[in-house]
Amino acid sequence: MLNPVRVPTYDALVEAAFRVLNKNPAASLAEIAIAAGVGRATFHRHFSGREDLIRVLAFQAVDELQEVADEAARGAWSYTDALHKILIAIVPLGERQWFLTQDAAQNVPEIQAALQKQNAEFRTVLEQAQKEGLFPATCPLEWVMQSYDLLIYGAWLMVRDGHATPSQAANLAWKTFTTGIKKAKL
Amino acid sequence: MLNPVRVPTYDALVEAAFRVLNKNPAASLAEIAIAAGVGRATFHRHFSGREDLIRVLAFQAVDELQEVADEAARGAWSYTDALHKILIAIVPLGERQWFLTQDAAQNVPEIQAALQKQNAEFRTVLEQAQKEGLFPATCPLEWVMQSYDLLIYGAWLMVRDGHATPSQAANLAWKTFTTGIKKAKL
DNA sequence: TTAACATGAGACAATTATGTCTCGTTTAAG
DNA sequence: CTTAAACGAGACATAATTGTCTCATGTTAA
Repeated sequence: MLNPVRVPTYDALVEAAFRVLNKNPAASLAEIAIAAGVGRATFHRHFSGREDLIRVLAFQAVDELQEVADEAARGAWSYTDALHKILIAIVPLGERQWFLTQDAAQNVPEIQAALQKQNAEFRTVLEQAQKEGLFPATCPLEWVMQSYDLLIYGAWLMVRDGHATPSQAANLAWKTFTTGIKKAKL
Repeated sequence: MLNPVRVPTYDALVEAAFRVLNKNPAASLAEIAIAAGVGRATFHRHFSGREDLIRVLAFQAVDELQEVADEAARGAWSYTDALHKILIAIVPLGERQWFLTQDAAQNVPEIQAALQKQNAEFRTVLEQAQKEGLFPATCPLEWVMQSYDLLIYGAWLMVRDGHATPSQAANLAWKTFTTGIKKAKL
């Protein structure tokens, strides 16, 4: 990518790319440029091509998520509370988190490594939360991670579709995650 | 599409398409053909092109899901039990269910209509289950549907990645859905 | 064995996506 | 006002995907 000096256009492209690629991962670069309200040539003034774009999106997603999660976990008084605060903080970034689970992002080698690292960290947090009684030791960690991530994505969809505010959606997701749908309410 | 007389090749193409497009929605038709172990020309002997393929996949997904869900609900003694039995039955078809939520399938007009119909049916079942106490009246139906669908997809991923058997994964998903991760175990 | 049929491989053209360039216009800083 | 940088529009060339066709091969049923 080029130097992102011209913020507005560059950011518009990045935002449009997240949005369009989330809706349709097969979207053409022209569609992304149009969605950003810029010309096709301008796209190539910022990104050398699809691969470059994907890399930028992936790195930005990793950074944003890491920062937000770190900040959220800072004030937590337990591992379970950290998971709660992280969930609340990440719901608005559900698009980013989802993008990283897609094939396009997974094929960026450095991203694979970064995700594996974040994954390992998250796993240790989960292990501590398990000792705190958040879930039984017989529940596979993979399932805990899977359902945690998917419920965050679901909460983000609720917000996107106007069915809930970010805080309402996060609350529904956390309640469902911890105590099931029976205790979930707005 | 042509008449699916020659079952093996046709089915191999359909299965490969579900699998490949689930992993990478931007996959080329050539990739799908290769994944099915057939030549590119043979693909075009069964499907006129991408659009045709998507239509066939979508219709098949709708039919399979409808049949499996109907059959599962038949022996249910309550609406809540129906949701439980449907979940168990659909987890192995998670790929199909997921495909229908993607942009490609959503752009098929007849599929939109069929999904809206299934959606309305499902909504009435949920309303009855709510009266049975499965979840509070203040919990948005959209969230119940969203989390139900996503947990099914998550369960399917657990099976796909070898982290659980279909019945284990379905059990984890149902427990998480109803009573939260705290009660989820293998 | 023979005939009908599906297939694989490869050639080919058409279509679509992508990458580059130019030029005239707009914008913002000096 | 002047100038430099970013931009939009559009032309253009290249690359990738897609759709069609032919022919040789293998399979199956009569």
